Amino acid sequence: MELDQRKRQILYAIIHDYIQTAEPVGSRAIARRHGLGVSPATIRNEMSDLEELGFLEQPHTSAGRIPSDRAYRLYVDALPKKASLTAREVELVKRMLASRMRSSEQIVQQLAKLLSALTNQTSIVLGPSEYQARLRQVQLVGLGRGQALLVGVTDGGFLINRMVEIPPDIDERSLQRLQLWLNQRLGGVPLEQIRSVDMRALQDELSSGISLFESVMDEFIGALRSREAERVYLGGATNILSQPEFKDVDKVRAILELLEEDALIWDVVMQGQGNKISVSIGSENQLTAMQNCSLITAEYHLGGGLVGRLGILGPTRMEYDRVLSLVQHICQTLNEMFG
Amino acid sequence: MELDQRKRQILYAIIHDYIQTAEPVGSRAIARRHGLGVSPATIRNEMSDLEELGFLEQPHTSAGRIPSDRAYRLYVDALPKKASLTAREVELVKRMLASRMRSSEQIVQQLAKLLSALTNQTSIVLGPSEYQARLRQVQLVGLGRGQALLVGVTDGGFLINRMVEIPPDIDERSLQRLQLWLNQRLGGVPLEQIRSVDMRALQDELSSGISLFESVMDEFIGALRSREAERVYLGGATNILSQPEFKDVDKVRAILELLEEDALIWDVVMQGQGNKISVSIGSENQLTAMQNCSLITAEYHLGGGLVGRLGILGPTRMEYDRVLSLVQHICQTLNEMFG
DNA sequence: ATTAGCACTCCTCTGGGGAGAGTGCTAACA
DNA sequence: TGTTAGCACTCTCCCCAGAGGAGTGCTAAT
Repeated sequence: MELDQRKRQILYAIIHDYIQTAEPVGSRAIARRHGLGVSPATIRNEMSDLEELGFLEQPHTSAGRIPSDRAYRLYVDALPKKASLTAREVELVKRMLASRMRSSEQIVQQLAKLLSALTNQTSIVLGPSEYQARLRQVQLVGLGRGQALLVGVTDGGFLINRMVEIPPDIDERSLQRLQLWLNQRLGGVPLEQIRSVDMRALQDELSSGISLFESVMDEFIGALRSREAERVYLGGATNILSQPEFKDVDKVRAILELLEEDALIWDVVMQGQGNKISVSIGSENQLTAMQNCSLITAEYHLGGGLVGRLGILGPTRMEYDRVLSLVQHICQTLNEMFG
Repeated sequence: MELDQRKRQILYAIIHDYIQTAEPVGSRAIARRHGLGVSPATIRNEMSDLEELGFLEQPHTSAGRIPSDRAYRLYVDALPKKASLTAREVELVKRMLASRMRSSEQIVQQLAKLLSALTNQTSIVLGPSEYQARLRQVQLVGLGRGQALLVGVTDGGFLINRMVEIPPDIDERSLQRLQLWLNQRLGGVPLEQIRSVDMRALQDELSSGISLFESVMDEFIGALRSREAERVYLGGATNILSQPEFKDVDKVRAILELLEEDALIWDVVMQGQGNKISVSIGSENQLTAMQNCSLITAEYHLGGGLVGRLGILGPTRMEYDRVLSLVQHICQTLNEMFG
């Protein structure tokens, strides 16, 4: 089912106007604002067709039309691939990302702020996962009362920390020996591989403290496996309140409650996969709370094997061209900085 | 200006009813629900007096009365000091705090959840400050490109991490020497004192790499001084949306935008000082966005010198007795667990 | 000092009517 | 055959008036 040139023009005009005004768009308005050289009556006929094709919807008989999710999908898929940003935006991205960062956590926080500030939407940044990173150094700090803090640093400068239980009567020297040994054996090993390291072989190497070793290793591997270290960072969650479609408190609540569920958010953002920017429009989203929203996600790289995903959440009526350009540009800039 | 017995009873009755219903309370309702043995007319007279004294307000002529901030203040100051909790609540606190925690960060997150779940309000937990904690171990990890990660662990198991700049041409051994030396010299020293450690004397001890030492130490002390590590954790921010006084999106936005300003929140919560629970009611708050809210804050201790503050933010119409009891009980429980 | 009674005020809810926006249809036109 | 002008129709939104209700303040009686 292809749309002819004019239908497409009209559809785009409606999408464009609706994105700006959040009001149903009438035939007169289209004829006036976008000089297509045809009368409102003609546009009405076309609109009627477009509605039948499922690209437009009518809130009620005597209102204008609003684009359907399907229309947005058509529009997004047809967007030009190359970014269209103002010089000011490019400048802003450059400046904010160039400011000296202290740790990858801060980069990620900054990223969330940048994204929400530039898009006026809610941004979601998933802390980078370290699976592709190499372990650089391990530190084991006894804290007394049978507890120790296990801290790993990846070559990207990312921290993994985890409280582990150890026998309460272990002495400082054994801990140090274990730490030294862990460093020798695991330093430089990609985290992903640590999981599959042959435990038995390692145990044999270590002459004493087998049980200690076991428990610590289990904990450590658990830390690598678990998502606990993988944080969800939000930026500008209140931006959503400015959108006219969320002037009803109940709708706001549904979304904000969702945003508090880190695990859910993680899953949703992770659904978009791979290197390409992923766009999920309205009813394409699984979660009912997000059926009025669109989610744009993309992969970002911080160098040293640190990979994460970031996303923009907003109403389906979103400035897709701007947001997509921005996301693409930011990811690219990050790549250049850390590549 | 003292209130006689009956005025006080009536005032408390109004506060009680208003907290429950969020509707202005009329004289009839008081006479019916709280058998004070007097007629609505008498209560009306007393209410009129109470209004003149500034304890009640009238939204409009023919509505009931609502308590003023001053009334809440009177009420809160007169609350019994000892906690009144249901067995279920005590049980819940116990269970949630008893579950094995992995790090102080997780404790704090859990704490925020617990507070918001039990109070149905928004909870704020400031990550514990380490000033009173002792430094246990320091780790310096070179990352190449002139950067290194400096990680400190306190005896309470809290992490301080900071990216520091180092000369790009420094070799691994010098770093290790510096790390070893930092550990010997600073291990066991309270963080607070590290700031005032005599730099000059230390520099003399270290035979080489003076400039390296200087820059690293500066950074490290900067990390201790700065608030960057001191995080604000929120729990149940959406609870505020359920309150009838926030059914207007604009009011919600004012509060939620405030809650996104970590630095502001930090300051506000920190204003309550010392060991006693602090209550700040309505107009007693400095920030205009909080003039319809009350903030209850208290100090908590995680042992090992880790001290932080936690708070509950809700409408002035808050169940002060329950919330205060809860906060008090939770702080006490934490003390017992980590003391 | 307390209370019953009553007039009065003010909010809120409801329904009707007019204005406005936009459509769909029909008939005329190029 | 596609396009357009005209027009009746529909539906929402807003305003307004009036009824209903809740609660007060005052007065006079107890």
